[in-house]
Amino acid sequence: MSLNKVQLIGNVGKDPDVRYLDNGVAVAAFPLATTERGYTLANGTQVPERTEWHNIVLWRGLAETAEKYVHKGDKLYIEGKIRSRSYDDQNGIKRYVVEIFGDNMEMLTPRPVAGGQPQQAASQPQPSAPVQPARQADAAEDLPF
Amino acid sequence: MSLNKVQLIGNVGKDPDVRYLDNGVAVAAFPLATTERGYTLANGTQVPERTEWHNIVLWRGLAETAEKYVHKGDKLYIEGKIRSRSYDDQNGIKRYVVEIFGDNMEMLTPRPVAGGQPQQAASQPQPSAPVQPARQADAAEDLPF
Amino acid sequence: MSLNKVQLIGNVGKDPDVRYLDNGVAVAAFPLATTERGYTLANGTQVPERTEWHNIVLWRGLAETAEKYVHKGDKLYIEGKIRSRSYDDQNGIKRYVVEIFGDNMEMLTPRPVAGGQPQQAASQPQPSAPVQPARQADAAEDLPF
Amino acid sequence: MSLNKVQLIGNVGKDPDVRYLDNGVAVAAFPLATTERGYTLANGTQVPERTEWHNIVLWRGLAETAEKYVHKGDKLYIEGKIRSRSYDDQNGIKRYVVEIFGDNMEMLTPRPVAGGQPQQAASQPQPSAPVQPARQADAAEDLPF
DNA sequence: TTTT
DNA sequence: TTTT
Repeated sequence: MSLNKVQLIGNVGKDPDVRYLDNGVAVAAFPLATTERGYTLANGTQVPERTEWHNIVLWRGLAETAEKYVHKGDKLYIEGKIRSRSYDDQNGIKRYVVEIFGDNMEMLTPRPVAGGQPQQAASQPQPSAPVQPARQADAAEDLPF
Repeated sequence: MSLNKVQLIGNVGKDPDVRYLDNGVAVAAFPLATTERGYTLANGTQVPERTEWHNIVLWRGLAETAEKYVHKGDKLYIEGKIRSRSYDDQNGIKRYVVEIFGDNMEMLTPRPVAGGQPQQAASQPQPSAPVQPARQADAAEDLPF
Repeated sequence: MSLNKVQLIGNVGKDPDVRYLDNGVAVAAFPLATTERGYTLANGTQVPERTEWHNIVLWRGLAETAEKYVHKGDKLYIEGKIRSRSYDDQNGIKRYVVEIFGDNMEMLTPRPVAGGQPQQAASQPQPSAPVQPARQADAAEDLPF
Repeated sequence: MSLNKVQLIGNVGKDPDVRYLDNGVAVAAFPLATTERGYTLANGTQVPERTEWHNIVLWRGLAETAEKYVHKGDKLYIEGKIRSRSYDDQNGIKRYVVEIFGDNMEMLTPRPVAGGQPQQAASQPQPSAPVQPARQADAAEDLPF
């Protein structure tokens, strides 16, 4: 009965910070910037360009993919959900942070072809483990209708 | 490097047609209507309301949930992807159809409480198998940052 | 080159707080709850249900529609963007807040028919001003292809 | 009470076909390809890569932007709605086509800097008319809360 | 008919 | 802290 979905296309502000939990689960965090173009109102007021920074958090396979292939400056598509959490900062003050827990990622920065001359339509990394979580085998079946 | 995503909120046109493949996989199909409000153009032209019918196809657990809980007239949120396919009709003419393969569904029609008086925030069916595909256990972990 | 999009289906936590700027522009604010079902991990760990509260902000016509038709408990679809801002609280401490600036809203709570008996496909309020921002007149034209 | 939304990231199959209606309104049409990676099922079955072709239709300012800046091979983000229509083909047979009427577009192919040496983070065209439809002036205002 |  |  509920939907909490975020979709971002933006630029990575820093190389991902990737950590491994005791159980071996990878978690990656990095900032992603989305920028709205500035524009001029009917009354002549200039509304300047505005950048929003999003705290991206990825888990497991996506975190490992980010560790290998995502770098500062890259353009990414991230799909996920909004998650708030609080923590006590070093002064013992309760802080709130809003994060985007990503469950789908597409890398939009073309990569140069390894060993070849760079070209416009460069090949992307093809991780052996799929970037996306488990899919349904729907393409493998004929429809019974 | 690609995204193919559809999100619909609309009304179910017919009870789902659910079939089981030889390997036991369930597939459900039903039409879903989305309606745009009509409006009036600046020049006075009336643009009438318009209904679009979408061919929804669900697989596996979602198909089984639809078989149990989805009925004609229900309001649904469906998220999925666009899929085209062709088939030969009974006259041997090649036909094309566009379908929405759903991978997330939320039921938006309130259900009356079984055995109680209906109330505004009515309970939804709570299938023992989750409506959504596998999730990451991200809620179970503390962040290492 | 950027996308900042949020889509929520959830329940309104309080009646909207609607204010009018000096220039007559309406602004509405209210909390919206989205709830994830709890689930059980493969290792038996129970991940409890979890509710996320979103600070919704609407402007102009949408704010006026909210003032008239949105109430605590209602189910809404909200589409918009993530917006962070900081302010100084009453103790002079800088606080950060993340808001969802909505630019599309659909009301998902069926309304009883005025003066009639409630029915499944109940009518929604039909504000004279459209709920959505300006649309293109694309439905009024025949395609030249 | 309805939502009909499509979001695509894909590659343009042909230069846009742009026409002008008698009233001066521009309409652009072009195919966009989205490709799903192939994968291997648990039982060893290979599900091959699969490409879906979408018929994109843009109106007015977006059509004019496409005419100027969109070319075969470009990667685009397109947001819009699904629209079906029928027409009689040259043999008088009724044909159905499903189109995506786009209302938001982001160009994801980096452009070489005019007059400079190409670089990874190349500048995008900056049309004088904004790519997006009218926006609310929400960034220009302080919140009254 | 695109792209990786 | 990114990018155009």
